[in-house]
Amino acid sequence: MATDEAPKDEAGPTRRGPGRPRKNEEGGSGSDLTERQREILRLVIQEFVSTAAPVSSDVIVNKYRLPYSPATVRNELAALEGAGYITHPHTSAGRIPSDLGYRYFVEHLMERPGGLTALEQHNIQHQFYQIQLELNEWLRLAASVTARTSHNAALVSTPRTYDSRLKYMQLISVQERWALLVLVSQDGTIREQMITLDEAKTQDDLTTISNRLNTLLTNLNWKQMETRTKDWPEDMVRTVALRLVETLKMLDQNQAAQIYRDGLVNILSQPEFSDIERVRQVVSVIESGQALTHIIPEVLSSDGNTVQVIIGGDNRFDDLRLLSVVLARYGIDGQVAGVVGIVGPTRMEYGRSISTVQYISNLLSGLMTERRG
Amino acid sequence: MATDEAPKDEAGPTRRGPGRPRKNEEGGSGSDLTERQREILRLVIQEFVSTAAPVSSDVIVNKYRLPYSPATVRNELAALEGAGYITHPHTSAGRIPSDLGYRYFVEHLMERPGGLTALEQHNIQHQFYQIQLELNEWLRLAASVTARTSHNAALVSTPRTYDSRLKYMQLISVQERWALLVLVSQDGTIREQMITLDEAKTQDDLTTISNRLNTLLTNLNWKQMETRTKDWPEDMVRTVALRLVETLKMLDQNQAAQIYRDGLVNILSQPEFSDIERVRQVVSVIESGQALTHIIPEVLSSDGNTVQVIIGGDNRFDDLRLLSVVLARYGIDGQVAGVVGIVGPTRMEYGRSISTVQYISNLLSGLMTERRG
DNA sequence: CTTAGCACTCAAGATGAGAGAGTGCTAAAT
DNA sequence: ATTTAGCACTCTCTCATCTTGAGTGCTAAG
Repeated sequence: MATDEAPKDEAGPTRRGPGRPRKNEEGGSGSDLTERQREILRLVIQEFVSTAAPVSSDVIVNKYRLPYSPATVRNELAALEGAGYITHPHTSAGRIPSDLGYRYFVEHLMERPGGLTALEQHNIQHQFYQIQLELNEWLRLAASVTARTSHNAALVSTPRTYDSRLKYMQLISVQERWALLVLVSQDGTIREQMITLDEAKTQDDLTTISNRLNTLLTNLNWKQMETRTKDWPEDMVRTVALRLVETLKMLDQNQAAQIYRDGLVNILSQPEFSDIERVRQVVSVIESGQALTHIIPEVLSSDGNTVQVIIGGDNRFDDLRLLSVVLARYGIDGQVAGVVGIVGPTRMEYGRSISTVQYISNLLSGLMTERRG
Repeated sequence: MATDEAPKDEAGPTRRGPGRPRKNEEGGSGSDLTERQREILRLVIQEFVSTAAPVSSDVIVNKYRLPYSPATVRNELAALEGAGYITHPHTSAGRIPSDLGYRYFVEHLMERPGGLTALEQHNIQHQFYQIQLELNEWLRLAASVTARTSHNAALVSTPRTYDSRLKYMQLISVQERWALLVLVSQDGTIREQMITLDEAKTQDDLTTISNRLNTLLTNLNWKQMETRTKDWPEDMVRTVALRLVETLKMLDQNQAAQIYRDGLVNILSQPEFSDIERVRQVVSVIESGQALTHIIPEVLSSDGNTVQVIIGGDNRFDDLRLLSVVLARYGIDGQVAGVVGIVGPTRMEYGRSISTVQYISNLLSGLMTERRG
């Protein structure tokens, strides 16, 4: 699905809002822009995204062979600036898009988001079917592929589940008083826990306990398990059951979620990060980012499958002022959900980023569905 | 063990080589330096490490109240430069240590490596006993603690084993034709593998197979398993056994080894990385480092428990020219082994780095021994 | 062997001129 | 009423020049 090579000749064709008036300027974020202004804004962004240099009226006119003179374009640029969509580093510089401008672009101006070519899609799929059917390997690969495809940094979170149920558990004797609890949930997630025992147990003892628990608790989620075990006697069986409850709960709440990251280097080679101070900030956001751990649960609990785009932190995340984040959910509705994301400078190819996270998240969802059957 | 507060007043007391002649200069790496030269070299390094600025003769004399005049020191500096231990960014600058100088320092001049204070040790231990008894959590924590303690980037590799033996395995039905193979080795490592089945099997079928394999193969390593299963009939049982062999082999060869990293930000705040080009290089070395994956197996297969210090790549790793790596092995002799490392600029507090990796690796080794009993 | 004295070198910062890019405005053209 | 040519104006960037100060290296005296 989704071919490439968006037609660049026609104006901004897709998602154009309905009847738009001809008011010329002011109005803040009111989005009433002339058709021509929209076109020019699109070009400014397109040009700036690819060159990283402020865009002048001349460049727009000449490079894109517009039927207006630079002067006309200048007037329009002034209008766009008045409306807050672009800015001016200084008097004699060209224009650069503001966060608001990018937002408008993403919401109204983006041509059909530049999808991945068939070849790219094929190569990516190939890689996924290359490796063993292991969730974590998939996620790691997803991060790496996303980074490479988008030329930005990528992140993939391990999924949370919504209703984990016990499929199988086993206690394994490690030492006289320590046992390893291995838990497999219905969706194939494995968790291990070390348990200290009050009294020494042999492997046979442990197997007996495991068997009993498997018979009693299979296919229950943590809540059911909790009520079921409430009035069990205070013995080893119950202790283990409580650990099971605990662990399933953790899975459902996305505790212990890991984040796979990759491609940090990609965004450091962007020209906006020629300033060390920024680099440091970016690295720290990505390495140990508070912001990201706030955003991910938000995306997970949002509804709809739309890709979310957070531009320059959207005034909510100070650490992200210089960055944009494009996120998609993957998983199986109502059962498991994780996040695939791209982090890069606000000057980013939003179209491509969006199609990339879309493609990868769909791929992951597909793989997971397939695997669970 | 290992207290702190190395006495800084006395000259370089520890590890002093035996009778050393009074030859004054030349001789390349021949290590015959005057006592005074050694002292001065030590001061140059100490000063440079803490200030990051080229060290002048004046500073040395005044700051450390040496009983010589700056001119004398200048002569000695010239000698040290001739011998290759220090250099000159340009004529009118002070001296900076060369990689050779650092090497000499680490090998002969370092005062008792500045150990961690009792408080630090206590805090670190506390953190480890805080968390669940999970190997991977320990390793992640080790990376984070090492980074924070050393103020550099840290890495911790998941351990390879030398003689993994099967403790317990179980097949779990996921779909009609897919099963999850969970393998627990004697040291408590867990691996999961998805297996596709030629024909549909119920969970009961799978359990029967598992039980048989457990009886037949428990406590075998992969080689034994291979010979044992050689002439089994070509059935499902054998297929699974082969996967077991494969997996144990992987464990022994440190395939699928992960590396936990942390603290990248720390080294970016060092003044030597005010140049973007360097930052990029460093980030790419640490994020996807070829060099590191070469070094780690080397350290693992080296003998002795000494901490290894690689300074500026030691002419073997080009990518590491600007960096030094301090590595220690952890694990249990002849059974499991992983690596704890610190990566930072060549201008690094080697003493502290060495004690840190030593301490952390001992701690990990202890935890592992304890856990396995 | 040590050290005072001094010339010499070089980086780093300040200053200023010149060029070029690009705007914003005004007034004419359509 | 919109478009556009023309032009003054602003600001950054680059380059060259100058100055300053740090720190050396050498020489000759202690």
